Amino acid sequence: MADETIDADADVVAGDEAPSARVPLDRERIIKAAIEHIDKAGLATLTMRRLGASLGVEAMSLYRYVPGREDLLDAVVDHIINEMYNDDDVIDSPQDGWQDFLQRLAHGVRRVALAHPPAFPLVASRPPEAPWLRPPLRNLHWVESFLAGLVDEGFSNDAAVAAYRGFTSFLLGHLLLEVSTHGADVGPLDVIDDGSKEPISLGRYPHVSEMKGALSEDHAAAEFEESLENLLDRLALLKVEDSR
Amino acid sequence: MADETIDADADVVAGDEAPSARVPLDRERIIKAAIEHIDKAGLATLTMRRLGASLGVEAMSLYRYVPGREDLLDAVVDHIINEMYNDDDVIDSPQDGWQDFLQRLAHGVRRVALAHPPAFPLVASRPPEAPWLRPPLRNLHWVESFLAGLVDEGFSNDAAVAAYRGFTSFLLGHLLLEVSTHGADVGPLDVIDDGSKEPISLGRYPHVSEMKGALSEDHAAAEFEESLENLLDRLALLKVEDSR
DNA sequence: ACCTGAACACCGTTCAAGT
DNA sequence: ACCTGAACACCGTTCAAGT
Repeated sequence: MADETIDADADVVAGDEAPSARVPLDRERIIKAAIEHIDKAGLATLTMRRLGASLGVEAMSLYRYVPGREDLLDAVVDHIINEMYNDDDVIDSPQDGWQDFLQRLAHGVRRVALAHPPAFPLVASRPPEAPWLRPPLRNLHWVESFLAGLVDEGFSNDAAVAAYRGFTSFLLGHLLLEVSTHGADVGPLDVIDDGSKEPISLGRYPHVSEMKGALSEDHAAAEFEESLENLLDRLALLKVEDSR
Repeated sequence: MADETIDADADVVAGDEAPSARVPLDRERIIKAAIEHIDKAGLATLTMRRLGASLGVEAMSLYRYVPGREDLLDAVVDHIINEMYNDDDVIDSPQDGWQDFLQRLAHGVRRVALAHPPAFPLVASRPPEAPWLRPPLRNLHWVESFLAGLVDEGFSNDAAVAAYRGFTSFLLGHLLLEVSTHGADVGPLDVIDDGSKEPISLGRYPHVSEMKGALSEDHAAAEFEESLENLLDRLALLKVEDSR
């Protein structure tokens, strides 16, 4: 019954992969390969031809599974956001109050962003398909969870909507800046830094020059916590104000 | 003495432009044409060849004035931010306190963003050249003004730096979302909406469905004001805390 | 001094054809 | 059923050549 008999065709090449019929390729594998490429080499170098090559296939084959490059990028965004489904710290509805619920969601999005610094700007800036899909929470499942969770916890509809707006713009601002500091975008090409871009002269900018050190320090994590706390305080106000 | 004598060469074409030697092209004109194109037709359709054509010239001519497409986009970002120099409501140093100063600066950036919805994502997401040039305030002049202004008004260096961080991430989150709602990016191509993208079914998302109306309302201006007020309050705290 | 023609090494995408 | 070769209409960029 074992179908794993020794290959009859005696190709002696060591490490020879499957006989010749490769695993047939599928949408998921393509999207994953695209994300991997973006994270490693940047969006600018992601071409259909290179992506095909990385999967052992000609570019044309990809079109069986993906309508085109732009749609592939949309799929990438979707896939990245959906990684939160596998994050056990992110929950679907409040268990210890709405503040804990939103804390978990915010940190979940942050973890996803930090897992893919060069890909996150895509999540942040592809034009949203609808006004209720604000970046970076571009997924109906999570928007529904968000609104349902808050309403469950006593927010009026209007307060929940206002909270959603505040929450997304907080996340977008913080995470895009954090990720771009971590060297996102990887620029036009894998540029080897030959030092040709001489460090900008700060002569005429004494304050920048003096605070250069402080400005270069990375306090992203602490700032995120602090701003998130502040946001939650604001949302708490919003909740009681609206039900007044 | 009048050099404006009637053309000797009797080209009779009505509205004939200059004899044949056009205004010789320059960097500024190229950058302006690029911004115009992006605002009208989106970044995706901006090619060196089309840009050349819009200036009555072959693509190759552009390379006399601009090192390449990527550098052109950097120049576009710079030019857009510099439009604030011509905004009389934006001032270089505080006159009625730091809060008024920052209010003016924030509104100045917002006006620039709203003047170029499809170009603003560029300002927001091109990778910064240095940690002290955080989007969307990507210009040493304004960063220097910001820091100098706050220090002048009694902020410690550290408080000024923290304020700068908060200010930029506030602007980035709000403006990117506001602008993307205004239909930024214009997508891959001037897509004629043939309605082929059927409106996403909201069946499984009852809360989204119910709040769809509220979620589609545009309160960007009011939210901006409110969040800005809140930010300024936070910065005021930061100021006294740090000097304690 | 300023612009261009021709060329190079790429792109995304289509489609008839191969296995 | 799945993949590819060849082709089309583009790209960005270089460089020798034109005026």
